[in-house]
Formats: sequence, structure tokens, C-alpha cells
Amino acid sequence: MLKIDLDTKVKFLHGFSHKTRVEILECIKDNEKTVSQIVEDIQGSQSNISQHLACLKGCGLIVGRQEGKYVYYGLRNQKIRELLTMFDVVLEDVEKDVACCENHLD
Amino acid sequence: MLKIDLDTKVKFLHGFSHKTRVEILECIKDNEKTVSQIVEDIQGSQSNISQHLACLKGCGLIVGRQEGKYVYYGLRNQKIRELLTMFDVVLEDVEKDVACCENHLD
DNA sequence: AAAACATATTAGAAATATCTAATATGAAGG
DNA sequence: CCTTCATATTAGATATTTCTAATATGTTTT
Repeated sequence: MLKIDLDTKVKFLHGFSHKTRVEILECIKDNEKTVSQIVEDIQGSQSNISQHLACLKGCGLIVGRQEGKYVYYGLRNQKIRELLTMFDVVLEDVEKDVACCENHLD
Repeated sequence: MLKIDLDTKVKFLHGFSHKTRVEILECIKDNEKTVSQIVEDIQGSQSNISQHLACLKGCGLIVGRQEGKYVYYGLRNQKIRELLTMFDVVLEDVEKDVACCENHLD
């Protein structure tokens, strides 16, 4: 059990903190895609998506693989995929919880 | 299997996107604490911590329970705790991966 | 009821993140 | 080579988040 540095963890988690990045992650969750496919899927601008991809890569969440003039991006590993799945599971729980307690998320 | 709304998910994930908030979560991971205990543990200002606690509550990650003049904050449920644990597991994986590939996190 | 304590809220300043638009790089095809 | 296509990078404008300092709320203690 390695000791995880707090700053590293924060940087890692930062990857999940923007709508576009979450969309990208979900969009490539099951199979890698080229930048242009991602741009089309989530209807963003090329430059913007490219920047978010760089961010996700920097956070350690995705990897890019060049093939000719295309670059394919996919999740870095299986554990990241499991984490994405877990977000949904946990959120369902939270939502049920919140609904039954009459509290609100904001 | 409920369908999780993207905006709800993004809001939820936003809770993890700041160093102080991650510190708070880790600090109350095993048992709930009062605001002043948290302030002391992570060496922040009362006002600042209070604002981050409000944020975490809004994101659905923690719950507060008043007892006399104290307010105890703890993780909302067990699943959130598992998620925090999973972050460490995934990060270890990523770090090993990154180390062996000679890429960097930034 | 006043004082002391714990926490929350607010406003505005300061710091950071994001987006847009333009340009750069680099590979493939003619 | 020159063009086209896919992607990356940059700079500056804009938007958002965070912090600090001051004040407010609510509870206990005296």
C-alpha cells in the first residue's frame, strides 16, 4: 500500500471537475476514439476539446495513441473505468438518500 | 439502475476538486468531527473551512448534525467512504503505470 | 440578559480556470 | 513539394472559484 501524495490526488481528481471532461470520459469509456470523433460526439470546439484532453492526460486519466494522422484517446486503465462506474452507483445512492430525507443537493 | 443526470454528476464530482475539500473528506473519513476539530486538523481558517463544508454538503458528500453548539460533519454514507478508498487504489495503479511508462502527470 | 463560544454568511478582492480565435505542427495524399 | 486534414498550442478576454475580513446567527454559560 503506497502512500498517495495529497497534491497528486488533488491533481488526479481535478480531471473529473468539469462538465466537458466528464463528458469526454463517458464518451470514451467503452472504447477509444479519435479527437474528431469526440469533438463530434459531444459537440465541442476542436481547440477546447483538445485542451481538455491535454488536461485529462495530465491528470493521468487517459492515454493517447497516435495512428497516422489520428490520435486515439482511451481511459488509462481498467481501474479508471471501474471508478467511472462507481460514480454512478454512489450517485444513485446519494440521490435516493437525498430524496428520502427531503434535503436538496443545493 | 437509475439514469444519472450529467449536471448532477458534475456537481457531485465538483466536491472532490479542491485540496481543502479533499483534506476535509479524509479528515472525517473514519469518524465525524466538529467544525473546530476540522479547522484545527487541517489548519485552515474558520470561515474558509465553513464555506468548503457548505460546498461538500451541497455536493451531497457529507452531512451535518447539530449537537448543542457544535455541528458534527461526517461522510454522507458508506459508499462515499468506499469511493474515497477507491481513489487511493486507482491512484496507486496510475502511479505505477506512469512510473513504468516514463510519462509524467504533467 | 450579557458574555463567550461555535458556526454560518456576506461582500469584495485576488487567484484560477475556461473559452475563443488565431496560429502552429505534423502526417498523408496528390 | 504543396495541399489538406487532424490535432496541438498560444494569447488574451471572460468567467468562475476561492480567500480574507467583517459581521451575523444561534447556543451555552454565567
